Amino acid sequence: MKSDKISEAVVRRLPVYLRFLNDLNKREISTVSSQELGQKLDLNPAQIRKDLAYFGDFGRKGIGYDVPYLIEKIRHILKLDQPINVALVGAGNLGHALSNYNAYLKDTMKITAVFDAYEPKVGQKIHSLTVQPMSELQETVRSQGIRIGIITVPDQEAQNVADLLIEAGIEAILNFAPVILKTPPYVRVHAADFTTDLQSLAYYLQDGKEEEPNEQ
Amino acid sequence: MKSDKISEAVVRRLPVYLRFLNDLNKREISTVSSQELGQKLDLNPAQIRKDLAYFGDFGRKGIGYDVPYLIEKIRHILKLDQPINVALVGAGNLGHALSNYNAYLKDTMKITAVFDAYEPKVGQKIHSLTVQPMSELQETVRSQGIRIGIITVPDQEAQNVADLLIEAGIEAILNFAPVILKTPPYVRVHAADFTTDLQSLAYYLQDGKEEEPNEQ
DNA sequence: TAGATTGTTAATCGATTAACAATC
DNA sequence: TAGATTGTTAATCGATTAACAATC
Repeated sequence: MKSDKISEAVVRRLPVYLRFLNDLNKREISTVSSQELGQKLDLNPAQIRKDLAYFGDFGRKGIGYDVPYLIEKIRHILKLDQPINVALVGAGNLGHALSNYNAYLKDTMKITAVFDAYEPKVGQKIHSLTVQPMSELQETVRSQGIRIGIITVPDQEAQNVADLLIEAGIEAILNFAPVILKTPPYVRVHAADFTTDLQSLAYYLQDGKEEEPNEQ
Repeated sequence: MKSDKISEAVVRRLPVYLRFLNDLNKREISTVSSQELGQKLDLNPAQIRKDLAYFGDFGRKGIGYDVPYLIEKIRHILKLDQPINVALVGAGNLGHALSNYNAYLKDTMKITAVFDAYEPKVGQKIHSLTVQPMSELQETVRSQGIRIGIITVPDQEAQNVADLLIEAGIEAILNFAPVILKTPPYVRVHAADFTTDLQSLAYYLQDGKEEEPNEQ
């Protein structure tokens, strides 16, 4: 068990490993090698071994990795072995979509509160949750021990919401609004901006196809 | 205008530059330096200059970059100066949310068709679009010259949908399903999997807070 | 024992940053 | 001319991959 600084790239691969391992586990496959993992996940086996070795000696030479054991270890590293409450701010279409995944995020991470600034939205039900007004954010975040905030509000409001969340004591933010949030260094922000994704995809389109969509 | 291979990291930053430049433009600010850009976007000015210089000499020494000119250039690089039609497969909550952004993606990129495998969904309206059955995918993609596909179906169906899109001639995929798609090398895939985002965020939470949410 | 596969070191590759001459 | 800022080269930093001894 060593402990250099772990790079973000490594941390971002761990959930991908976990997802696939859970899959194997469901299929009752109990051992997997870095080679197999690499094949399925499109990664270099050496990279996978190295990633895992940052956190401990999880494998067995000549054998591979024990699936349930590795799942347990990665869940621990990612802190998914403890309950983590999440607040969702913005009960629009995207917010609705995300709260759907609550079941899917079975683990121990869970959206436990939804907020919206728009009066008529307040009081509405989203699955088992009731949309709360922004005025209750501070207190709810504290009383529920919420540690992560998801921002799905319009861009102009995103920074304000971020400020509120941070003031309430949130530690990390997943931001779906297409803006760069200014936050103190102790708050981790991940951008989940699909317009950026889509626009960078366009770069990779073949050239030359200068329009010939026959309107049929 | 040089032309090495452009790294993915560079391409992913271009839309971020573009977004901010559009902002400046709206505010009628006509010139910007790499220093200002770097400050606002949390990037190193040298990196910004280098990124842009890959594609040409867009700036002026001692002055900076002309905002409208740089916008035009980046739009061209990203191919956003030509119409790009997009198909959305999966008219669930997430699909709905994304099609909302159609207006926002004002540029020339546009979702022009929505498909769903679930009978009762077919025929429903999403804004100005009508949900079509999967059986029409092939023909619609061809007749509308659709080049990008967005996948918002359940994980088990994602690979099938990808195969269908590719067979229909799509060139790039934005995949919201939490699976690694197997695709031929000429099809570009970007993963937009928010569960992965969220789980990697958990890693950065402070340790030690072993639960004290006072249920109030 | 022979075959397989890890953990890890060293080599490679690539991306970021610093520094500065060119020039507006 | 003096000040500002680019484009670019060189230096640094970091991440990926190859190779292999250790060992199941």
